[in-house]
Amino acid sequence: MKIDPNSPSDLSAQIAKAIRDAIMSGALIVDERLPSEAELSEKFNVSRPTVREALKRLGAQSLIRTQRGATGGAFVNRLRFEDAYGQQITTSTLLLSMNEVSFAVACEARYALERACAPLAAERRTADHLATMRAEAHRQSQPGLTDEAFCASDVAFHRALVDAAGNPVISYQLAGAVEAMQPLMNMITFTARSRERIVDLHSQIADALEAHNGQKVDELLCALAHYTDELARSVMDARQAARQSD
Amino acid sequence: MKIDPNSPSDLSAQIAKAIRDAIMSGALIVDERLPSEAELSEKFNVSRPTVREALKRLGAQSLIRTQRGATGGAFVNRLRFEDAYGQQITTSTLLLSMNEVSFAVACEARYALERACAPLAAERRTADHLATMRAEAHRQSQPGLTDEAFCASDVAFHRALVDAAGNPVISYQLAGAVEAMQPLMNMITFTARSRERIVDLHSQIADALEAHNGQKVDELLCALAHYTDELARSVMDARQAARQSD
DNA sequence: GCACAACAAATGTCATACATTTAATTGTCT
DNA sequence: AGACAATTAAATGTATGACATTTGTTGTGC
Repeated sequence: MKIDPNSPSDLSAQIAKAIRDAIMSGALIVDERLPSEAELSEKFNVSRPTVREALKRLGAQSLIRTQRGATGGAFVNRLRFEDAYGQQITTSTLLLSMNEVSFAVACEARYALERACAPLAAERRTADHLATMRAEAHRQSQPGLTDEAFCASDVAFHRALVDAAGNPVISYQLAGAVEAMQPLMNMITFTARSRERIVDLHSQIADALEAHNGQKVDELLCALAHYTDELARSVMDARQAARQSD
Repeated sequence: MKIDPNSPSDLSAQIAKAIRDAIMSGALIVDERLPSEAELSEKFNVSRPTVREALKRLGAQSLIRTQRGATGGAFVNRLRFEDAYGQQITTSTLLLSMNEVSFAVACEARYALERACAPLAAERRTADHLATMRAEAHRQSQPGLTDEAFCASDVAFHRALVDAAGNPVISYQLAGAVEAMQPLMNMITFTARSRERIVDLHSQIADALEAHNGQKVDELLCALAHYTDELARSVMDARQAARQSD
């Protein structure tokens, strides 16, 4: 855990890297306390603000947590799946909005990944998952629902489907796909879509899951993907037409 | 972009959140320059070190970059897929090592996601992807190869398969699965595995991709998953036996 | 033995100063 | 006028020292 004293700039980044490497290599274990800021500043030969900047970097990645008070300090944080969800969603959202990802590419990725859950979800879905999905589908059929609420319910529905696969690693990996891309897709297609059609597909998906029919779930997800893609195309075409008539 | 002046603690976290929200809402656009640290400290009524801690947090998430000098400052960073890979891999690695994820769960997730690429990869694979995969398969058959080098080549092979799907969003999402889980699996199974068998499966996968046979690729990935799972089981059993004979 | 006050150790915050980097400006020479 | 060097200004990077706040511990009086 050393830093290069010659390179003048970015000391806090170097210190952060040194500690991060120590955590990832297992030299620092979960819940272990790091030396105090004063001790670290002495150890690395830098000032306390510099050490603090490094610690904040690590905190932003949820690698450490800090506690004030007598027995306080910085502790190696047990990274939980729930903690990682948020970062995953933030990152996915920004990647999509900043990299001119076409709707078709995002849609393809999102449904390809969700389809990977279909067989597992069909096998393992519990009554709870089914109840959640049916409740959301029912909510989506209420006439007074705002578009925002519909979107939120849509996300909750797909989240339940992913969770039904009963694999936390998959749930984590798909957090970005579901919670970042689904709102994006709702935002683009909400003017053209038929809620009725979507609710119908959702209900059928719940039926297929209840029947442990993974093949059918896969087909229905494909249909949903195809419908979404179709909607986006029609919206784009309409925009194109409007632009040309200006 | 305001912070709560009453809550005394965690000012830098609040400031980071305020700026992060501004970026995600689009109030700050890519490459836009934030106010200088001095201006921010005045705006938020905090000291410059506090502002700096907030900026380092954002920097750790690649949301901003900083430049020194006359026209320097903090700029909203265009988050690139390559930047996100690293974070994804770090997070996935730590999640697995800190959460007692069973081998079976990790293996299931990893292959479920990779199988999602199979049909797309079979459709779109280029000569380049095939060449990479064949080169890696050939390297894996060399007798003198260390286990580390075999593992790295294994990762490169699967990476090429994922990239062959031609969808950057999928490539990003699977970075964690391939580059964090594959080494983990190699580490556990390397004592028991038959390299020959793995190389054979890899070659067959390349063949199937060349023939645009997505179904076959899927089957081969299943076989690979099954073999990996089997290996892990036998290793675990051996350890169990060794423990009991102590 | 218990309540309560004092203490100590740690992080959180502030103020100020200086170092360094970098681009723009100015100035000078040809 | 134009090219090149020196100066300047603005920004981040770093250091120092102080104080505020939180929180567990310690000790004292009853």
